[in-house]
Amino acid sequence: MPELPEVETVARGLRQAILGRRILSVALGKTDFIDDPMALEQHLPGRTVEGIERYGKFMLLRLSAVAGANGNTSEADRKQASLLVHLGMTGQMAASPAAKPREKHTHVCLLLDDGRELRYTDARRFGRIAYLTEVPLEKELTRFGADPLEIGKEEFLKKIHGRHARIKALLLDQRVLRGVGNIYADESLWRAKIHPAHLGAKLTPKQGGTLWRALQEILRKAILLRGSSISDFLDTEGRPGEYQRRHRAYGREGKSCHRCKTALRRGMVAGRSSYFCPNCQRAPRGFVALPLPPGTARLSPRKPSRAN
DNA sequence: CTCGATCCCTGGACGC
DNA sequence: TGCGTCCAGGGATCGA
Repeated sequence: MPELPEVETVARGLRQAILGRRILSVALGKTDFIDDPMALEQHLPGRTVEGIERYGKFMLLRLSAVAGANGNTSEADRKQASLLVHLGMTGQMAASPAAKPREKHTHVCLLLDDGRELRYTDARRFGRIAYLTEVPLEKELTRFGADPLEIGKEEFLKKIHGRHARIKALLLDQRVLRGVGNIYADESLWRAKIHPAHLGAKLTPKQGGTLWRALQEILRKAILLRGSSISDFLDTEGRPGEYQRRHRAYGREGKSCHRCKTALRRGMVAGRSSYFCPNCQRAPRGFVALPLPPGTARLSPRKPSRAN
């Protein structure tokens, strides 16, 4: 599930792979996740990929004006534009030789001027692709909060202080911070010893500062390790990330806390599965964790019994 | 403002 | 082996 580190990984890979390439043609599969599919077909051919940026969990492919645009070209094609890409849950993007068979669920293919195709595959189609000119793009981007890697400590504190929402809901809210998802929210909270259901307003400045630092350290380390691969994330070279090996909370229900050995628990916060240590991360009053499923942690491990 | 519910979608896990 | 069912989850949206 691509969050900030995974998207950053893909953006870097794409920068190496397709910067400066010109788009020759567009082929589309299913288009229900594309804002305006016809806009892609009409306005992408002839443009060069001039830059690739990450914006939260989005990638931004900066495109030149249409090459050879002249008096016969439409006004729109004589201006720069961008392709906004969100990988959703299962989106992948990579360049492949055009002759190579397309993976299942490949829904966008941009033929490039070097004989390769930039391909977008997305089994669940929770992603999003939009062709946007300058003004609509600006409008789109203003909806999002600060980049968690760029935000200063004081600004971070200000954003969560005075909020009555749960801290995890705030971390996940893209209008507060752009790029944090379920994995890195849980990992940061575990590192900072803060329960996900804690109210933002009730964090002490010290806790807030610890969380700010934990979040940045974890995101930076995750980028270095090319993100987390839980089920299907692959970078532009088809390689999984490595950060899942460093997970201390996410997906570790029933497993032993790396700090205190207590069995980690799961609960629902902000409508998402949330993993935490019930000992290190003190729950607010009234919070109920989900019961441990059978067969997870037990104090005295048993061997699985074959027969009766 | 904040919350939960609902929908989108498919693959994987699980039960029989 | 092969069904059916449930679930995950980012984000939009809507009602409480």
